[in-house]
Parts: sequence; C-alpha cells; structure tokens
Amino acid sequence: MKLSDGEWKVMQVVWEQQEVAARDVFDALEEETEWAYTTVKTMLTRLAEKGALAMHKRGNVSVFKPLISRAEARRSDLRGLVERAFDGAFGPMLQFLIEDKSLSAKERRKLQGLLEELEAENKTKRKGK
Amino acid sequence: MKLSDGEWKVMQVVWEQQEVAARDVFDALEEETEWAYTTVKTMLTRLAEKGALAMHKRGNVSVFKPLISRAEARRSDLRGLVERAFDGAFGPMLQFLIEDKSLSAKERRKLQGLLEELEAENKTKRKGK
DNA sequence: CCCCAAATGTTACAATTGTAGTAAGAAAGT
DNA sequence: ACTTTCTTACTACAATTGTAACATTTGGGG
Repeated sequence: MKLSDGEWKVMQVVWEQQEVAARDVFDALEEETEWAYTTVKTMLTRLAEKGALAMHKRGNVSVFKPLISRAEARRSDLRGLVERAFDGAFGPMLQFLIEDKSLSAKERRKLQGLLEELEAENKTKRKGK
Repeated sequence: MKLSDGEWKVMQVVWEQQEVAARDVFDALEEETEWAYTTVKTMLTRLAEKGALAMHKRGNVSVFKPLISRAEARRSDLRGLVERAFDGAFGPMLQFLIEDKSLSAKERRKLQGLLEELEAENKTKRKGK
C-alpha cells in the first residue's frame, strides 16, 4: 500500500482517532494544512477506494476506519525507501544513518541511546545461552 | 530534491558511471526494467530540467552528469519518510526499525552487527573521558 | 413543517509520473 | 553518395496526486 504525502496526513489522524468523519479530519488538520473541507473529503474517499480505509454510513455521515495499521504503512514506506535508495538492503541505510553528517547531534545521541538500550536488552536475553 | 521511483533508477546509474549518455543508462537498466530507449531519454531530460543532472553536448550526443550527490538524494528521501511517517523525528523510526517484526532475522543480525561495531567505536573514542 | 448549515457525491483541472511513438537530423558502413 | 542506424527533440496519453467547486440531499433548530 503506497500512500502519498497528503494521504499520510489524513491517515495519521485516522490512526489517532480510530474512527473519524471528514469533519474530524478537517478539524485535526486545520492547523497543519490549508485544505478545504472538500479536499479532505476527496482524500478520504480515495483512501477508501484504495482499501486503506473502511467507510460506512452512520446516518448521512460517512465514518471511516483504518484497514491498514500504521505499522504496516510504515513498513511498506520504509521498504520502498530502502529499495529505491539503498540497494534494497537495510544495512546500507543504517550505515548511512550512522555515518551521515546530516543527523543532528541530538538525533545521533538518540540513536546512540537506542543502541545502548538494545545492547543491554540483548545481554539480558542472552544471559543463559 | 524529490526523485520518483523511476528517476532513482536512472540516477543510480548516473552515480555509478558519473558521466553517461542515454544509451549507457538504457544498457545499464536493460535487465532491471523493460523501458524503451525513449523512456530513458525522457527521464534524463526531466532530471536535467529538475536540476538533478547537468546536460551538455558532445557532438550530437547528450552527456549527463549528476548535479546532486547520492548522499544528498538519500538524505532528502530519508527526511521525507521520517517527516511523513515518523512524526518528523529519527527516534521513532529507529525504534520502529528495531522493534518491528518485519525485519528478517538476517536484517536484524545486520543491524545488530552494525550497532555492535558502533558501540566498540564509541568506546574507543570515549576512552579518555 | 420549513429552512439552513452541513454532508455527500460528482466533476474538474493542473502537475507529476510512467511510458512511449514519431519526425528529423547526424553518423557510419559500404 | 546512399542507405541504415542512432540520437535527439517534440508530442502524447493515461494514472496518480493536489486541490477544490458545485449541486444535491438531509438532519436539526425553531
């Protein structure tokens, strides 16, 4: 499932709220975007056509629910990136992440911390090996 | 600079060879894709219009050279992903990477290895702290 | 019961992307 | 020089995406 930038924005709201009407999404995105209400409506409809959302009527209002999870969407987007930009393997991407100067010190520290946590965790798990 | 899937394929070849004619790209992608020669030509022209490639004539042949580096392209694609799918921060993405079940055992091991390397490296660097 | 604000469904239109055909000019074999 | 083969420049056309207007329906306030 491939989501466009706009679709991601909508989906983020849907995942937050789990069950939304166009109005909810519109409200949630009002700060972030300049979209007209009908624009939101269009995106929702398209997402439903795509199979990313389930749509059903509650009275005359269309209610949408996610059919794909955020994790799935993240996975496939990540896969896409890795495939097109990093020779299809995570290795090169991680290498890049770690080496690249574009990571801020803070981000680098975060990665650092995460890795340390992981280290610790693994040591524990491996204890009785 | 935003590159589409097809554009990435072309750029990968250009980065490999540093200086290419349409024919070179066509040849390089023959296995991977089914593109017609003219399709390659179109992509190259578009990439030049976009400012991703420099084009100049050698005789009647157009020669293309990268104007953006692979690292830059990777960076911005990665940034894009992080922004649309991971709340704009690397942390969540790395977290996801490490936790997600979709990583194969092999990939996980690779990540593991990379992290261990990094650990070692940092210990060395931090020696006299 | 009537009107209005809100929601819907339909339609639109430009930009980007994927994919390529065609015409015309240049190069190269013979 | 003449024909075949490249290469280019130009044009095309469908799908997707961003962005929305418009017409119609309808639930809710009075």
